Amino acid sequence: MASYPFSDIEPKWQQYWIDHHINKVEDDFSKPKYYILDMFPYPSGAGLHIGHPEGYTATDIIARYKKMKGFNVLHPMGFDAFGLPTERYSMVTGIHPALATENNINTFKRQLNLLGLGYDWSREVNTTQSSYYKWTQWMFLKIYNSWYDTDLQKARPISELPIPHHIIEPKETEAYKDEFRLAYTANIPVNWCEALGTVLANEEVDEWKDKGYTVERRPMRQWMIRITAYAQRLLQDLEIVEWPSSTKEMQKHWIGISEGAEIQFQLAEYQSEYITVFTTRPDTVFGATYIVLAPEHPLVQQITTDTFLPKVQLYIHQASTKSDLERTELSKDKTGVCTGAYAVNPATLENIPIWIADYVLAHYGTGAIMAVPGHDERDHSFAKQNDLPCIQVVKHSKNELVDILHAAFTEYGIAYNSSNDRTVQLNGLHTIDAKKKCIEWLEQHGIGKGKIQFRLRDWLFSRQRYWGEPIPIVHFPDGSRRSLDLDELPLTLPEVKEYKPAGTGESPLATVDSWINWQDQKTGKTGKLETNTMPQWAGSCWYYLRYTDPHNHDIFCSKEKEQYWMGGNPDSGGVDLYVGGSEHAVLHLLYARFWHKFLFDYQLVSTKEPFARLFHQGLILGEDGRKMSKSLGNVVNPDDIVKLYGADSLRLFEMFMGPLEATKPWAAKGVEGVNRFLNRAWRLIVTEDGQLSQFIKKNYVHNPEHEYILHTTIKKIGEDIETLGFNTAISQMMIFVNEFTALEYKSLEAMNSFVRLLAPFAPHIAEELWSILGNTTSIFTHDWPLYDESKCIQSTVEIVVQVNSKIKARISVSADATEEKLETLALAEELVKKNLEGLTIRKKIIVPGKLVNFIAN
RNA sequence: GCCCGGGUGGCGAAAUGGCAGACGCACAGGACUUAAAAUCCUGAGUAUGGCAACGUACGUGCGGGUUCGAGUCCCGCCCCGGGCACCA
Repeated sequence: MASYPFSDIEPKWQQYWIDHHINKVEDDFSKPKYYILDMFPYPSGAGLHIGHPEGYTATDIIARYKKMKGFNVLHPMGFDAFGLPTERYSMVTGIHPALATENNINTFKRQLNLLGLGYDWSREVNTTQSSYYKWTQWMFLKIYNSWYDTDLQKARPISELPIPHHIIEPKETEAYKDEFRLAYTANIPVNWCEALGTVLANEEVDEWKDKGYTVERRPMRQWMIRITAYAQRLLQDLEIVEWPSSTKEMQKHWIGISEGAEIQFQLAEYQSEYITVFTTRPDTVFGATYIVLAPEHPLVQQITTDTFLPKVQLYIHQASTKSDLERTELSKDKTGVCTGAYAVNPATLENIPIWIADYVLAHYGTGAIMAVPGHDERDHSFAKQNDLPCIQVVKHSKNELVDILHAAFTEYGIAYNSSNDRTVQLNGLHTIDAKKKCIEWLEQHGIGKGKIQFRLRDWLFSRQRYWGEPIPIVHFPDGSRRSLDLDELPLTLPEVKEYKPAGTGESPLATVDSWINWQDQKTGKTGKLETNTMPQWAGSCWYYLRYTDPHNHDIFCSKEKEQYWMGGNPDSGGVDLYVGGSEHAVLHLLYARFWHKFLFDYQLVSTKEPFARLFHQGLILGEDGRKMSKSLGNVVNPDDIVKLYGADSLRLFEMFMGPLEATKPWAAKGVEGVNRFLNRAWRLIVTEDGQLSQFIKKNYVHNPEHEYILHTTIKKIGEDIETLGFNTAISQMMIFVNEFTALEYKSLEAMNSFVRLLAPFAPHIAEELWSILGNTTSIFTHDWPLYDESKCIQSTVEIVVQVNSKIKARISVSADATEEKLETLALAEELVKKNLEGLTIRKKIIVPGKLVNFIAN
């Protein structure tokens, strides 16, 4: 028996959908909306892999289902096309990245269409098109031209920044503003390779090191975005989104709030200078026996005494050549050197030595710590290695013995050894109260303050690359600069012949004189354009907004369309469902949330959060249970599967493999299984010669048992789609087909219902069956079938009879049987009688519709 | 080390505290066929008793607990996957 003709059906209906604009999305504000979104792909040269259709099919099913339920559904697709792989390809081949990107996108679109995914391509977004990145640039400049008002907890125009009265000079005013801008430049260590004359991305570092190149961390001027200003809100608003708890946890940890205090330690030699440290345990200040600065700390050079200078300088150099990983890998052996300088412990008033060590991170807190070896594990091991004093200042709260010379005691307890008549008395206080009292004392004496510290760092926003959005800022010889206005955007990339970096640490753009030399129309001055470009993250921070109004020339999207599609409610709105891999759990999702909140501050979007509900599809492994990779030879190509079994089978199998969120191995035989199911569904309706089966009768009445199957199938599939339980939905369809295949006659109505249930999953075969059943318009223009709740209840049910909780019999009774009736019937069973012989029934548990349990002894 | 997931037949997996293993793959037997493929029907957790109908014991990583009843809830442990990792 031949398979159903999928290779004829699939292209036919794909063409029909185009011709009849079935996937066209209208901005019909009268209908309820549903916005469902896939994380848009990076169009790599390799084309679609088997993992892509997993998430895309899931969203396609929901989109088609919601449409049949009467929603106006937005389910768009586009391409995140700026990025390093394309640029590297261009370096090797000389093919322009724009051309390579176009080719790759065409391949992707061809493959996506092959799968029957119902995207409205008229809304396609491509981050590399100037009509798109015009707005990425505009938004960046809006960030640049803003400051964060901590009182109002929102971004405001930089022009509204209060300038202190003593600042009068325009230059000083600008410098002051620059300190507050949400996008700013700073000298930040980057991965610099001298031999290559370029900055490397983190993922490139190992590759070049393996080839024998030296990569060092060197500070260079970089663009930063002050995402840390939003830390509190990014943390708080996780409460209002329906996301996987693991993803929320990861974001919480990434933002990393910790409460403590900043404390100033005066230098023993220079009374006017002090070192500020951050600590979460201000209550242990009496135990601070030395200070440690990060090697990069700005005071190091100044305070180091002549005797110690050579050693210190050597250490700083060594630390700079270590990667972050190398620094942490050596965590067991903490290295560090003494500076020869001393600071005054503000509580004990004793002089304590100042060291530098790379176990203290320059970028966290103040880059300096007070070391309390008695009550911090890291300080303890460092003190041990360097023979630094260790004293106990916290006792166990239940007076258990604590040996701080053996190991640090990090738990909360009672302050001890922590009073000084000339400073502060903490003795006897519980850690929580001691912290409070210590902070009060610090604040009263102006030597410190309570502080909430976040782990989150500002966002390194510049890249020294060609294939990214240019940063539209002009630098003038007098040191001033100007951001371009909307009417000067987009600032497009110039044509270049070479994609190699300039060799100076600047991007290839620096070599294009005609581009960087800017004759400024608005000021009449000449200047140079910024040569840094934006990171790939930039374009993906707001693409979901562009889909709502993709061709708008005047604004990135109109207010009306944004409000309609995003829902308009600040606390609950956003994309209704966002589906993508968990590899983006932190960075992309955090950057996009930040970007969205910034736009929210200017009322450019109506919701606090961009994505109301989030779901991560799982990874598909190779048949051998390992990650698919070319080198392992276990890669499955979707095109091959479509050729062999059709797109509907591929879609169905990817959904049937297991729960959407699970990591699961590919199984070639499994595709055959679902293909068999589709053939059975086909034969349920169609004869050998392609005609409607004569066993399908209009108005044919099924017995209650089959009515029950039909209606529970409708019910279950609807519920399963809502919860993304596609594997069990497909099981239910299989049960339906198995049961109805066994029947001689089938009602036309039942078949019409079933085919509509199948349609979101396997749209091509469903359209064909729908038309064979005599329908003349696309199945997707029809409503989702309704079920009759009364028919989802079985008239007779099987009841389990237990004696002492062990199953002894099964009885078939009418569903509404009373407890008395159940008991009588249960007791009548032979095996039940036998097992109860000689025993007294102590207790009866009767659960109608489920079981009868006799407890006897 | 810390924070999340997860552990159920030969395999992918199902199961509001109430019949463990639905559905599918693979397998075995049968029908159709000259034959094979395809298709259709039947069977099957493991062990065990019985010619058989059927029965018995055990069974959801391991050990305990709650409950008439636990894959599901609680406590402790082991293993696998993911994330973070000197964040003071």
